[in-house]
Amino acid sequence: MSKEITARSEDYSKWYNDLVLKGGLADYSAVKGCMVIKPYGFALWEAMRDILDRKFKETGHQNAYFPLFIPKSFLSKEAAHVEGFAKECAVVTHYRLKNDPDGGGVIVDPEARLTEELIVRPTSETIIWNTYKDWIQSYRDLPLLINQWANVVRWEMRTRLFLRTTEFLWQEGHTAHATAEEAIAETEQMLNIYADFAENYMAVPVVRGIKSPSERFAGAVETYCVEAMMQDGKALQAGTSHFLGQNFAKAFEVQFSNKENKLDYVWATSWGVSTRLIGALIMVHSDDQGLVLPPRIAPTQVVIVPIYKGPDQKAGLDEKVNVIVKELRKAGISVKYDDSDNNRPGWKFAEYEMKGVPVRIAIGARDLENNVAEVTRRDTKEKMSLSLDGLPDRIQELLEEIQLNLFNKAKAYRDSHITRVDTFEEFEKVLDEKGGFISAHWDGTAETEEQIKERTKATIRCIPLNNPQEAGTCILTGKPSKERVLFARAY
RNA sequence: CGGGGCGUAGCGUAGCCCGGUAUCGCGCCUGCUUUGGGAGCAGGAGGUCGCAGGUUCGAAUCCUGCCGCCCCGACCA
Repeated sequence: MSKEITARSEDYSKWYNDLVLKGGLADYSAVKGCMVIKPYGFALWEAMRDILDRKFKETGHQNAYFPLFIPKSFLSKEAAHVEGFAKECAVVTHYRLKNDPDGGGVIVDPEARLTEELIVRPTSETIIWNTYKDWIQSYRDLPLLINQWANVVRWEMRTRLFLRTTEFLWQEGHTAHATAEEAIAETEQMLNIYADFAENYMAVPVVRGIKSPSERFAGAVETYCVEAMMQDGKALQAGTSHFLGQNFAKAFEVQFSNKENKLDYVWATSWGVSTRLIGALIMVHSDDQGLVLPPRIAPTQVVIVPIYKGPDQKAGLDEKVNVIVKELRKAGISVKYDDSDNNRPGWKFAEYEMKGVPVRIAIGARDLENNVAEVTRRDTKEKMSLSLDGLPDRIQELLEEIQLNLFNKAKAYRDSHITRVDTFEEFEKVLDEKGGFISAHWDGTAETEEQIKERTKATIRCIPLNNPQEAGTCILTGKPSKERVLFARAY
């Protein structure tokens, strides 16, 4: 009623905004381009964070925290890096306010100007490498494997809830290694963690690949990425892992003595995923009724809605449901028993559908008599009457089925939206009529890439890892090409 | 920064052209009845009509200026 969602077919981006706002994930804030992440949305982020954090620690990384502010001079030490970020940095110039002598509130105290301005971090390579200089002297100090969970600010021209906000939350890993081989192995390891997380937890299939030089991270030698496909046929970068070579080590003079007692610059990586993943999650699985969340990261996996007339029936239900709740929790399932009397069952059904809770159990007096419950899965909306005996086991299986089904469905969609084309006419046609990834030959030059982007708004999303080598000709220039790359319009 | 749209109660809106102190729905509060797909009835509370000027006896409405936000694009994770 008051929470109707725009259909995807009608207006995809309106649908997306409706889900974020009406699903209770986030709100617009008083600050342009910045959002308030509401408890339900933050719970999703926490679930993602917990899983990733565990994986980082399992692979030897430690968490640390570096300052929000970066001296302006640090940014300019790595040429490509400053080039990439300068246009979108927030700058702190003063450190004090004072009462406006003319009356109206407070003003910036002109006498409190900083001698060197501070940049609000758009990413932390510079402040971290400036610190690493003091931490690394010897090969014995390596590898240095650090991650930080933080907020960063990028002053983008146009923002979208979760997908691109001025301030966003992310994690950024920054590692230092004695050899290039080891750093590259680290870069690939982290990419694989991202891919594993996307596919096995978020149920979002991804293509692993490397970026073309023009899409590379500012300051990187090689950028690896995982690319996902949304339901509207647009691609979304779901995570990046960069091999930074010795660029930052040289810029910040981070040298170490190797086993041969020779000074060398260290080899670096950085890798990150952000709250943008929540946007991906929404756009991959959800439908016109609301969010659809994969069980492995759903804040609430099971909701139980009691149906009763009068306090006597309620008491009888409570007794039985409390046992079920306990059993489900023992099985590691997060469950909410919504016995609030504020809303009626129909309202609750609609609400939890909107919020994407994977499994709903409705149970009333009639069910108790028959020793069953009505179980409904969010992904297919299939309803089934299940015996209360052995219910927790069955629910557990069901959650796994849902997880798998979501992934398979997303993968089938994604796979059916990878189209091989060999001419530019075909390329444009597929892009406009079907969308998705387009696998096509490219002559390898930035100029061609740029021209294709200008003419079609499609960019090279990645050159897939283990890409089959295949002789062909560039769709735009007809020059020879040795492999196909994936193009798409992207978020 | 270009293009479009919008600012009226917590949310969504009508009224504006043609000036007379604000409509309806949701939500909220109280009570009763309800509870298997977004409940019903009765009563009630809640508004600087984005801001500032101007015109007028009188402005949500007309005029001028400003501000803010959203959407689409260019830029980007």
